[in-house]
Amino acid sequence: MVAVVAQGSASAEPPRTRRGSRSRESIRVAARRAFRDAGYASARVSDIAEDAGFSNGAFYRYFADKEAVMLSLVEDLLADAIEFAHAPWEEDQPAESIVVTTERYLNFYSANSDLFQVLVEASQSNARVEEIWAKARDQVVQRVARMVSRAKHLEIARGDIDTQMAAVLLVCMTDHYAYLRFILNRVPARPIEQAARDITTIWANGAFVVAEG
Amino acid sequence: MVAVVAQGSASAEPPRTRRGSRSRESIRVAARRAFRDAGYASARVSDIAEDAGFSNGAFYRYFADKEAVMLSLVEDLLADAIEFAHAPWEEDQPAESIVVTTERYLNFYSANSDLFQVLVEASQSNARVEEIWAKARDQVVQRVARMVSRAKHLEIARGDIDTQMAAVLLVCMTDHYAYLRFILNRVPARPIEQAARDITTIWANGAFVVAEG
Amino acid sequence: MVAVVAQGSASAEPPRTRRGSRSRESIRVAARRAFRDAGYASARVSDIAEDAGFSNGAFYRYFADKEAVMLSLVEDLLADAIEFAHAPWEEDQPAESIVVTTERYLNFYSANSDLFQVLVEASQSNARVEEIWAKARDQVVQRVARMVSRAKHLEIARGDIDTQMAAVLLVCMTDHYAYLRFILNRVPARPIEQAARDITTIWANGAFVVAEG
Amino acid sequence: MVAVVAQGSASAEPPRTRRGSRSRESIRVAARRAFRDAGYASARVSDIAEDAGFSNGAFYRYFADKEAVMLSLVEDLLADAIEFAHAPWEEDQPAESIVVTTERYLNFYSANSDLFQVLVEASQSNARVEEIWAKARDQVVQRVARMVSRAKHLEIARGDIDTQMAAVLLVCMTDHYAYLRFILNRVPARPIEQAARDITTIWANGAFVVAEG
DNA sequence: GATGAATGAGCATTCATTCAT
DNA sequence: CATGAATGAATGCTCATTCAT
Repeated sequence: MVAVVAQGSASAEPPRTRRGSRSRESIRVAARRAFRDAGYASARVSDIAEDAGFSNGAFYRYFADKEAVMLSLVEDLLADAIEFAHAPWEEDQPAESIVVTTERYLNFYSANSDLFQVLVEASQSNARVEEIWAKARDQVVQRVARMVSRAKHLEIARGDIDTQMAAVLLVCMTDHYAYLRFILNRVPARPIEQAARDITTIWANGAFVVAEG
Repeated sequence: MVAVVAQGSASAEPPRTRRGSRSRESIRVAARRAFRDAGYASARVSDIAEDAGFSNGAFYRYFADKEAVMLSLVEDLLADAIEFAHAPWEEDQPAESIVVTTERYLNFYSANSDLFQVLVEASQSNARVEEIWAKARDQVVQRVARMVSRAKHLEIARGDIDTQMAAVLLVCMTDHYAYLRFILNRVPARPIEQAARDITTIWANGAFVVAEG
Repeated sequence: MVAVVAQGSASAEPPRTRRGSRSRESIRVAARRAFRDAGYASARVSDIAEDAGFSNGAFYRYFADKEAVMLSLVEDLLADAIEFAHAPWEEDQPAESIVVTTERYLNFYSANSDLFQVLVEASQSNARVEEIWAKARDQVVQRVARMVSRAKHLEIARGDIDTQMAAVLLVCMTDHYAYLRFILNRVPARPIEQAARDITTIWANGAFVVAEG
Repeated sequence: MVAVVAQGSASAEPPRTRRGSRSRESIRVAARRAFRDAGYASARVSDIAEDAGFSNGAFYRYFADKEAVMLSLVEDLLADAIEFAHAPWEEDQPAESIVVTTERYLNFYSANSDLFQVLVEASQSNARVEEIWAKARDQVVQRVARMVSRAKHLEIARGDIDTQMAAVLLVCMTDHYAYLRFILNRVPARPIEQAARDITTIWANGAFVVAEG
């Protein structure tokens, strides 16, 4: 006796055939487009299905519901973001490492701003999204924090600053800048390379001249 | 002949009597509560009306729809935020001025985090909200930019940094930190006074020790 | 013990003062305007009150509801129509009498087409209106029928035609022509005097040449 | 890849399957019934759906709204009316042709008086309905006018009468008679065949004896 | 008399989801 | 696998009418 799964039920079993995989992928693509065009909240399952070339009901063979596609997209996005932005960090030149990572991240954000917008929007109403986003953020924060910690030992970083806080603030600055820039288009469009450098400079050295003495 | 105005509908006329003003205010209060509890998108007009102790229809005497109350709340929030955080800036001690303003802002944000959450959520789907938020942000950015500009002349600020960008980044850092802290509770809860100082220090002096020359 | 009437209740007692009469009249005028602009069904009591320069509630001092004003207007309209169109009928020149009456009626219809439109619209949903309209129509039909009857005795009218039917058809023709012309504007605008003559000619003598014999 | 169309909403797509066609039709039938029983304005979409044996939402798969079903019914009604009443016209016996057409029209009106009532009611508030009705009317008027014109050439019709006006008046008389008779029941119920003959006689030959000499 | 605040019933419409074919 | 028909819950909004002041 084989276990029988209810037809089209909320189980959304993974597709078994190659054709099935292609179908699932085309739904993901269509969903991304629909979210971009209408926003996550307003996009309708029927829009997605239609755009993917399927009937209404077919959607449910591949995803339990709209949330499921969104999660699938957003999870990949965050995983890719972390992988893409990752760069080996030079112990003795932490600032330079940050420039590189930041630039990569901004590029990635720019290229995927539609999904980042979904991420931001969905995180408002969807605790699961907020959580995986928090996890991803934390991963980055911890990485930066470790770097700062090492820099402190090397006496490259100031000793009077809270490590966690410093890391958090770098992430805040970068993430919110990316949001204002690539999603809202509310800040001047500096060259990304330059923006990355600015962020790093501000964070690492500050906007002000150091009082000598 | 006294000019008389038609009944409710989408007009949302101002109340004529003191009783009306009180009613309008209690609807605002109820809306704020409802948005906090259910989120802006999910809150129902009927919840608001009921919570305010009114029938469904009474709501529409004072606000055209849910969006209208929300806008009313959010506009006040931003106006208050700017007013509240405002502090005279000392020409020669710009950093100290920023600490004060930042601390005030964080305190204000903390006290009104429920409304800030509404602001963030609504700005995702409501262009009007996004816009007034952008305007408010810009006001602050410009204020910071002017200060940086002066500091450059006094040679307190580094000359090799873009004024606008520096200002934007301070705002990004502060705003996103406040969001992570008071709305998402995703960062450690430092004392607000300390957090303000951290933000200012990072932004003004950087996380790293200046290589001496 | 004096009978006490509930305040502003559905009784709509007649106004006692001159000022009251003026107020009532201005509401009637405003109602007519509102019905013309929005149609009877869509016109709102608040529109009427506002237009008349009163508050919402004041309306109910003068009329029980929207239907009551409408009935008041429509009753007057029909009474006026009959009175206005009335003309002494010459025994021996019935056709000429009809021309005169028809012309008067068309002129009256033209001058009051807004109210006739209300009459038509309201009669669809309001049995009372339909009924008083029917009564008015019947009055006219009977008058015409009496004339036809006399004409038959004088052998001016054909004997092979049903008196009632002939009368009804004259009224049908006139009324519907007026409707198409003054309300719908769907027929060419002949001079009213000419139109009255046409109607009478067709009805009295027919469109065709009589086969002689 | 099969083209797939999105779900319902205000699109009212045609049914794809036979089952769908049947459903659509039963909704039309139910709508007609509902309009008859409650009037167009008062009939509720939910009444229609329920009467058709469907859930509320099913209605919207086939019609955008109440107006759409109504239009669908009314358009068919007018098309059918014109087709049904059409009869070949004998050049030399125009009156006889009119009798036949009129009788057919009255029979059709009688059999569909419920829909004609909807037509009349809806035309009061719905410009689209008024327009298609006007078009249908005009078609008939033009047909009659052509006939009158020919009759004038044959000197069967009087030369001193306006062709358009004569045609319009025949239509006015017939249409309004049908309305008073089959919808309002306000005129005596002559046999339809007789009524058609009366209308034609009055219109063609007049109610009066022709003054000889 | 007059005001305007408050009531509350009433209905259309959307859309995620299921299921018969 | 795929279709598309059907479900049905959920809620915003209007406006005639009442009534406290």
